[in-house]
Amino acid sequence: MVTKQFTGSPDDADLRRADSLAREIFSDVANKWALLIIEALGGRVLRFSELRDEVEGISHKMLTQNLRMLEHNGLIERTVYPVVPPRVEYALTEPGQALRVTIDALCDWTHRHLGQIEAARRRTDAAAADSPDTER
Amino acid sequence: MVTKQFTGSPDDADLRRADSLAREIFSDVANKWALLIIEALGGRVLRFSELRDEVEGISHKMLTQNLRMLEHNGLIERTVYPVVPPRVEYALTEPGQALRVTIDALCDWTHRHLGQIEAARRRTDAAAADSPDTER
DNA sequence: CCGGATCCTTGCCGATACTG
DNA sequence: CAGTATCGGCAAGGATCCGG
Repeated sequence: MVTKQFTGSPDDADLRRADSLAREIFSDVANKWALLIIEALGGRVLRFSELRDEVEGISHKMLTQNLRMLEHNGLIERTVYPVVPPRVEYALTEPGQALRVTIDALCDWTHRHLGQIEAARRRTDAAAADSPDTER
Repeated sequence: MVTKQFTGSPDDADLRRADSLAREIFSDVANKWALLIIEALGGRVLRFSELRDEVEGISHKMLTQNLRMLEHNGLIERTVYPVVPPRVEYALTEPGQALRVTIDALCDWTHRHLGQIEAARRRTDAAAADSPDTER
């Protein structure tokens, strides 16, 4: 679990601090765009505009915003080439790579359970169409 | 990756449909509360109020909302006991359990990299305090 | 090409009150 | 105890313009 129990041990102040930090990081990382960006980067080095094409559906603003956040957490590295027009490249750092592995697992899970989930949806949708007293 | 390239093969309509579904599921699942709820459930069977206590910080509304969503996707099972006062229990289904494993990995990652991330933050924060021309 | 800043819309989410 | 419905504030996020 991310959240630990409060045991009342001597230096639990440290524990709670680390805990809230974990929560914060978790919240940063557990968001759609961040995950998609990391997955899009993979082991590659991509420019800003390339990333925008890769992620598909992300807006200019969300991309920069998340890139800043990821850089701030040390998950990606940003390299600026002082040329004109500007060239900026993004790549995963080591922690970023490690995170990507777990995100890959998440993607695998999604694909492996597509069928089951689709079926479950049809079931609950059908149930919703029956039960309501507003039948007919 | 969740998003596949458009290759122009025969029945790519199916592929794109499955793809958009994957995206949708990914968006459902890649949200803070859903992840925390699944992690809180673990292998256990919990009542609504127990879940609310476990998740810490979640509101009544967000909890029900996400529980409905997770049930709709077949990741959790909802059992209602027709007693008074009402007793409703939630548990992970098999797909839910599988997902939990990958979420565990995410939690592990968070804890293992707490230090590196904290360090990275201090570095970029320090850099932000230097560079601005608004120095002093 | 990159990205900051601004405006404006949308919907998220919390608080509250009410049913079974 | 569990769940729905409604309202309101506020922040997320899209579109656009400008500046390096």
